Amino acid sequence: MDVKELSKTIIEFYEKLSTWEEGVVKDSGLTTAQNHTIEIVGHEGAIKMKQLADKLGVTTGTLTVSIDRLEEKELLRRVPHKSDRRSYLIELTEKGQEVFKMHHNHHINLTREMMAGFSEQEQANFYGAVKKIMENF
Amino acid sequence: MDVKELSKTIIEFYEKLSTWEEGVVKDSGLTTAQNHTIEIVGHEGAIKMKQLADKLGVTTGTLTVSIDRLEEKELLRRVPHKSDRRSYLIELTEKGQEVFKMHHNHHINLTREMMAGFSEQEQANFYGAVKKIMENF
DNA sequence: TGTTTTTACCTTGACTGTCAAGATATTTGA
DNA sequence: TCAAATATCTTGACAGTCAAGGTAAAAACA
Repeated sequence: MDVKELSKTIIEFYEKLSTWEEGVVKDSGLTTAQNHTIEIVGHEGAIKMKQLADKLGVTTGTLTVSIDRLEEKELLRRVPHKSDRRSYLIELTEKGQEVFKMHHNHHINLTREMMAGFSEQEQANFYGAVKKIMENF
Repeated sequence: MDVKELSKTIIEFYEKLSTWEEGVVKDSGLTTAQNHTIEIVGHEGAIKMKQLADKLGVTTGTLTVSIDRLEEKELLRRVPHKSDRRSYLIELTEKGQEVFKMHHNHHINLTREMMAGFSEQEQANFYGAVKKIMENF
């Protein structure tokens, strides 16, 4: 297998996913940064600011502003931490959960679309390959 | 194959690539937007502003500012279009080519890393699967 | 040909995302 | 107790982005 050709194809795949994601997010009236935040809180459940900032790869200063805006949009809320009065737990509101579920469904549909024409075995092979790749880097 | 599990894995793969890319780009002193611009000009060769803006998915207003900055960094230049005096061709400078090649090599190395432990057949299967997926969406 | 429409690019104003640096409040550890 | 560490917030400075409006040139057309 020609590594250049493979590299090119992986990049194209990445770009295509990226474009798809941007389109879906924009339609929902969010920015990609805001969507990413909702995705993480949706998957992780209630999470501290600091931990969330680390997962997003931004500083806490950046996150403060970002959470302010998402709170204004009523997609998530700050809940005072029970045992640490410096800290908050961030959690999704009802509305936030809706947005999260909606986005999740979009992804499920995309995956189904992608797998059109793949046999069970081919799907399993692809899944296994991606898993293995992720262990490699 | 469970579509939810597969979807989750594809998203993780995407996120991992995204994080990798951000890291590599940041190390080179560019923003992701600037890098993306260089990638496209590198692959396409001399290209008009309008076409470049379309490929990047931004407005020409955004691109004007962006190209201004990349020209200041001496990574690319505006060359007046021969037959259309409203237009410019954007092309990489020597320095821009270097950056482009460097980034390209990073990707080649990443791909090699990813494929560690894959047989020729497995690599070809993975390549074929990704190609097929891209036709599906 | 002369005029209108379209096209390509630039400018500006407003907003988001981002970081670095510094402030405040609280917790931890010596 | 009190200094050090931690969690969050604030602010100032930029980059990226779009929309809207401006200029110049090309294209269409009457």
